[in-house]
Amino acid sequence: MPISTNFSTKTIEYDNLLEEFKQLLKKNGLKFTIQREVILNTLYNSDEHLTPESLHHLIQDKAPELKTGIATIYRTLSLLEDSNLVTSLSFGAQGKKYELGAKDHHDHMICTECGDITEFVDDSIEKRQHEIADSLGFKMNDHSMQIYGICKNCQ
Amino acid sequence: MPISTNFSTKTIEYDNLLEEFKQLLKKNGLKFTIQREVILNTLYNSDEHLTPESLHHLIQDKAPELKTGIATIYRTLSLLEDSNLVTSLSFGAQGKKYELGAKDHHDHMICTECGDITEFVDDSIEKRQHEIADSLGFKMNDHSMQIYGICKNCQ
DNA sequence: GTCGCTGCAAAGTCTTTGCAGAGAG
DNA sequence: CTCTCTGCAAAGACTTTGCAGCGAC
Repeated sequence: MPISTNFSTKTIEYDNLLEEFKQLLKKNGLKFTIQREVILNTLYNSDEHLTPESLHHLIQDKAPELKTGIATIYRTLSLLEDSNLVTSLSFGAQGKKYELGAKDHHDHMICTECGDITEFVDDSIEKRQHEIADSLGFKMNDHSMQIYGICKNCQ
Repeated sequence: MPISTNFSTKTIEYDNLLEEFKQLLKKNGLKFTIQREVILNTLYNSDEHLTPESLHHLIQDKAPELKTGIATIYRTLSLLEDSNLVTSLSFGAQGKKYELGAKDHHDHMICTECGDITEFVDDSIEKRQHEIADSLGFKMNDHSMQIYGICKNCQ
């Protein structure tokens, strides 16, 4: 049986995401800037899990005239993470990788050779996690699961 | 990072662990030093997941005469991790936490309020993970799973 | 004795912060 | 206009590395 296709496959439209971001900024008395929009947009258009540095590079290529500083990337990622618009992953190596949290929930299969990350979802595991949290008296908010191995290409 | 081969609850004796460590050192032409033994021992006797810094503190209390440097802690943890004797966890915050890998395999339930970590194992999830890796063409070596929530005490 | 280990301090990474000018509302 | 943002550079936090003496074998 193939990996579960899971719940409904609702892909969030960029416009909705952007609107949500703007609302969030307004609600907190923060300002909507071009840099912030570019960062959100770049995250949205990337299938990769990005490090702050790789995001920075992408943005420098995409909008060199902005000369977006790495500090702004970090500040915006923190902001987005606090707002649950993006999620960070931290693996063995140093540094975190970020991805849009608005995407459908999924877990990660990581190749320890090439560092490639494949996403997947499995309903039975999702369900079981809730049962486990309940039985330990935890109020579960989130989870993350990574499987490490060697991908097809690297074997 | 190999995954545990069994689910039986055999707690490894310190003597065996130490022996294994010595063998490993010998096999690689490395030397068995007091610092290395203290580090292994401290990890063994701790129920906590330790950061390099907290390990260092514990060791300074336990064996102040050694004046073990933080660099040695780092070097030894890397050595132990490469040898699969300890496992590292890296969560959202910066820095890694280490635990003896020789303990039975388990996953982690993390309280986002107090930072407390509870361990658990669930066979059905373990089994499912292997199936998923197979179906994605991955040669699975290890995995880690964390459930985030609010623990009983903090609710 | 030899060669790896150790502590120390210096050097690296990656991330955060202070500041003065720029810009959103 | 006001007050937040931004880029830059400096400062921090956490790790790693170079080195000379020490110690396991």
